[in-house]
Amino acid sequence: MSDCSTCVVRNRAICASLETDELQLLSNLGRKRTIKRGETLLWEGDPAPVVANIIDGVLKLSVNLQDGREQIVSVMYASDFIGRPFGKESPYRVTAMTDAEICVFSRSSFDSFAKEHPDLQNKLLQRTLDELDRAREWMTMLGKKSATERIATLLVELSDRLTVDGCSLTTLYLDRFELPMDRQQISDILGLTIETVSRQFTRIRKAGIIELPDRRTVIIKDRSRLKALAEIA
Amino acid sequence: MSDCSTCVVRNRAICASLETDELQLLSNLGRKRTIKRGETLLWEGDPAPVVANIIDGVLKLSVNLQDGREQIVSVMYASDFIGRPFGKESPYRVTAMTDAEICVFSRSSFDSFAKEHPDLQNKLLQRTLDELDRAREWMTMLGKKSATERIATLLVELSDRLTVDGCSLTTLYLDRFELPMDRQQISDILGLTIETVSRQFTRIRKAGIIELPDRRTVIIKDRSRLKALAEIA
DNA sequence: GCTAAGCTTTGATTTTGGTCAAAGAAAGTT
DNA sequence: AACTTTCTTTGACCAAAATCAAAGCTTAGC
Repeated sequence: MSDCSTCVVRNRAICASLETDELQLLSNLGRKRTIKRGETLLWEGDPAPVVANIIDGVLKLSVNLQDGREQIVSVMYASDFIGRPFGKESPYRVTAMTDAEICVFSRSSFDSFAKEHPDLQNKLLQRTLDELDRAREWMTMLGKKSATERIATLLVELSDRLTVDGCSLTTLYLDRFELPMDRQQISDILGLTIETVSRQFTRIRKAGIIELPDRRTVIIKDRSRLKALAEIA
Repeated sequence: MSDCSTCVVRNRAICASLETDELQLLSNLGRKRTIKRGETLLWEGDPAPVVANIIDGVLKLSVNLQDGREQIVSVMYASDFIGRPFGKESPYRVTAMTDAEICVFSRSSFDSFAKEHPDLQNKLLQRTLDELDRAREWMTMLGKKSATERIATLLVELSDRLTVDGCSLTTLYLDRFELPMDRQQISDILGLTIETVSRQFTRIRKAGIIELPDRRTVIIKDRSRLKALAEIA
């Protein structure tokens, strides 16, 4: 259905582990779909009927608490893999933060395909290990960093991971980019309140480290100082 | 070298995915060793020469900052798997919190064994996914919970995961157990200071929810209230 | 048993970030 | 364009946890 040969993330997604003919088989199982900003792909507690590759856009994984608050536990970008293969339901809600394009597989067909392709499974394992490293880095941020340090850390990460149309393979850092999330979502990522986020943005802006031409746009004026702010102590 | 047939974690560790004859092969690659409380098995940035199963005891994974502070990003118990198969160096320091017994494999020999045993790799993937879920639960704690909630959460987790001699397969909750870590380490797990940890212990004790006969022993007097405290809002 | 060293607890004070409230700015609607 | 709604910023005040400081307990060594 989908045509993997023209896929912009073909060489970065887990599909990169497959040979052309295997890719053809997987391709028959998947289908492209678009998903609008704010739309939820998977609900926590769902039997998690699908897994997916992100082709373009930004999605969040969140834990949603009784009282309506949420903690965002991961932000996923182009070429990232979404969902919980083998087993349980999804413990998180998966929601698009921007309009996005994804390549979806039913869990069952993906699982059986993966079982027969150890290379794919190996790739999946390595990705999961990388994701675990990222989660633990984030834990360190939440456990030890101040509000300013958290904002700076997020901006550095975004300028690294937000690629132009999901096309960049190089380690290009963007000095100007659109925030894929609003202030509330930033606070839910960083474990802060929206007011604190706003105040810290103002602080870093007044210090001449960034510019904020409008609510969604960030221009990094002094990357080294921003990176220094993001570091601990 | 090691004799897997008598191993107390044989049915819970990743080895559970192997048939008897395969286990024999793996067994030839591994060797048991003991490790003293405080001893470090792997340093961050190491080429990570080993992976291991925990047979008995408790180990921590930590990120250590320039100024000597540390964030503990995971606490590992009997039957857990330690190390980073396939690829990079260990991003964390791995240190024993109690005297421990582990079953060690050289990374290279484990990697090639795993490559030829998809079942083992599948088990490894599922464990890593579980570990990721745990890390994200911890993130939610660090991002959203108050000091009291964090302490209560840790105590509930410990009473669940600290099994007697690594032997219990049942979902037994311990009402009396030894803390495998000191107050400083608790604060490094929970993202608090040692003083705050101490004050919260006192608070929960005075509320009659726990008893602390000595610095290392915890007796849970009212589990349901402790669990309620651990829940968010 | 006495002393020293290292944890742990408690107290006083300060700081950071949260809460409450209101004003300002964009974006969407009629 | 005027109006509503939503998002963001700013200000005043408050609370939770951090910091600074000192006193109590354990444990270990002599």
